[in-house]
Amino acid sequence: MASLPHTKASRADWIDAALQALTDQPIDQLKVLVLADTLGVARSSFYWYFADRDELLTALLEIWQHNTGSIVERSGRAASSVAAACLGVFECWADERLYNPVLDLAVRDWGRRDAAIAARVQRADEQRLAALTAMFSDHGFDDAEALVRARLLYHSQVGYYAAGTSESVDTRLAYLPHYLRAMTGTDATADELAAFTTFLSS
Amino acid sequence: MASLPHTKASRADWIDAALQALTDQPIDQLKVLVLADTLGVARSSFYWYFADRDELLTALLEIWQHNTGSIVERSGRAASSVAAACLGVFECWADERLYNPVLDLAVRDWGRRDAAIAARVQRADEQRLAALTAMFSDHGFDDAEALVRARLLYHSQVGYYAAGTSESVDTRLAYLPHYLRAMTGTDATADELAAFTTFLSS
DNA sequence: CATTCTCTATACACTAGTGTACAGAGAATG
DNA sequence: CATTCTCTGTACACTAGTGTATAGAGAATG
Repeated sequence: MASLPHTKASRADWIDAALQALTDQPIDQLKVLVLADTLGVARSSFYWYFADRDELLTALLEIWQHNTGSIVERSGRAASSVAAACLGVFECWADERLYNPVLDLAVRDWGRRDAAIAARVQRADEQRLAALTAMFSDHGFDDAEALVRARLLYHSQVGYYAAGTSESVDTRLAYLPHYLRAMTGTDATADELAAFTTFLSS
Repeated sequence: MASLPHTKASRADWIDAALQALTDQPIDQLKVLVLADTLGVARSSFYWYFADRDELLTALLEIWQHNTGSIVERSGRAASSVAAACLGVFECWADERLYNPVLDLAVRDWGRRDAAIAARVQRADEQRLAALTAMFSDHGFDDAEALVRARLLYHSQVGYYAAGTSESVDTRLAYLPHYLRAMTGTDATADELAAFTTFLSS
């Protein structure tokens, strides 16, 4: 950004503040006014970096695309078992750099009152579910079974965040084998679970 | 309501219009202005029935409570097997009078920008999950296993609607056995599935 | 037919938010 | 040190929405 010393808020600062605000504000309710307050800067400075409010929202939408990319990438990785494959995807839910659940929820929300956004969300959901379905298919599930298990994995994750469940990492780890058993019908090996734990602490 | 012939919009009409509008508008974005337009009535008539916008929202919140009631009631019913028990709960997802998914989503949304609502949503989620967990416990699952399966059932339903999936009844029926198998680890009997189909067409 | 009750319409004051105009302040540069 | 470039602050016009005041219209009732 190469901002001068007297710069109080850079473009990235505005975007960060927006991402932060999404926790309690829906995207299309983001007020330039409020962001300016939290940044301690006059509202008009916003218009130095962005033509208008829409340009900020577009920037957020681009960041949101990463969520889909991560899920698709992880679903496509080779894995020794279906449980290991699922654990690969679960890494997304455990690392904010791979998947930002607050942003995902916010964009989904936004889609409910903007048809253009709804179309993008739907396409993302389809891509994610297709990738997850392929993952289960690769591990020997027939078409309907693979689709249902992909949905169960994906929708339960969406619902988990939508319900605002917040638990410690330890608690989540304790439930993990049970989730895997229900989703895959098999049990993960100790080695597979250990590999996941290692990822978490990296 | 005993409305006179020259009444254009009753209190119930305003509430119905609001419920209808929730499909594309978030609850706290409901505009009296817009509702008046769809009802073909001046905005000020609203204030004959409601003290203010909040009173309408409160009315919606009361209707929303039924959703929790239905889930808790259906989870508590005696059932010959865990699959049958799940099917009893699934009746909620199949009958709008038992469970209104649009309203549920809308209230959940609302909770994301209003702490008081968030608390009510969280309590509802806890009640629903507790009832579902008890259901699985009653059918022999140990504590952790019952909780995880209850979550899987409930969260995947929330996620299913949040993702805006819309399918024909036939398609949903075709996937049903697969969902039951994953959620319960067992298969439903033909009789159990037949009973569910009968409920659908009633 | 005058009155009353229920409901609707017009008009206004008020608020929160957007975007724009324009004047500057601070560092960098000739 | 004058100028230029980057960024900020103040002031304004505009819009969409709420809630209120008040006048009435239509049926029901004495």
